[in-house]
Amino acid sequence: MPELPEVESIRRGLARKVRGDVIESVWLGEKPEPLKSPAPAIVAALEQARIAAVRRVGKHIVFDLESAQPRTAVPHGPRGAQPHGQWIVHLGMTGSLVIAQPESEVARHTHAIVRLQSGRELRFVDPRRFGRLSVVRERGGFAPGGHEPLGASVRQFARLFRGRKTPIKSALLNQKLLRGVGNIYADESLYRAGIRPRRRASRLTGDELGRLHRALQQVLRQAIRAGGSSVSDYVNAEGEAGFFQFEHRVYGREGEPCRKCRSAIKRVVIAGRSAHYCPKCQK
DNA sequence: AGGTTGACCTGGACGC
DNA sequence: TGCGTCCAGGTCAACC
Repeated sequence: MPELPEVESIRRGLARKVRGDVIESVWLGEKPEPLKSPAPAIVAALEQARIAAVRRVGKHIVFDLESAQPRTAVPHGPRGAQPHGQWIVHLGMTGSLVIAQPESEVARHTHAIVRLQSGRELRFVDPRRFGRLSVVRERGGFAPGGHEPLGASVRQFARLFRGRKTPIKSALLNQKLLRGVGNIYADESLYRAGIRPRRRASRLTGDELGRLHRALQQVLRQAIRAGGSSVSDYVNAEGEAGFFQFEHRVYGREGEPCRKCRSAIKRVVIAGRSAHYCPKCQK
């Protein structure tokens, strides 16, 4: 479900509510599918840990954990909080993280409940079960490949596509190149850059790559400001919908007129994913 | 090697 | 109302 702007919106809401809080206990559902790490490893990493920070890496939410034990518990350890690892959440297509009061009803498809010292609960709900939970305790922490699209310079961006024969649409979705771009923002950035999704990545001109870099960063920033796109049921950590879906120019608009030239927006399938574009404005 | 396809799940929208 | 079909914001393994 969520792409970079949606995950970022969720992260911001979560950070406000849970940063500094301590995890008292963890409940994990019976079905193991959402777990990428063994359940006991997740419980061990989370329980009694303080949430030092809530970050976003691509489409992942990363909770930086530190030991909540008083320092006397490790008398000879280094000064300051002990690192405790990271809790990584990927929301898949339909996952959500919600803050709830313990007495509130547990929603269907709730796969994990994290009880916090403040009395609140952090619940992971995911009907389609494509989301994943894991923990990382190694030094260096969670470090997937790929560039953050909002952090990449135009030169770094252009280099990613050099020699790639794949359609530019597929390259944008490749998380090993750029992390965080999904189907909506791939289509929307290609429209804004005037580039057809089936163009081979390696064949884009320097000018086109520059336009695409700019368009992608613009559309992601605008979407974050709008709280993301709520296409079906996406809501942020506060349960609020985003409103960037009203700014979509092509995604989900098959057959509707292009806002610039009134041509009918086309939908095609590229590498198994639907792609939307304006046949006149995109070359 | 690198790109493409199908499988993984559930639920909502639509047509008959 | 009810049933069948198709579609979905993501990622893998398996295939060419």
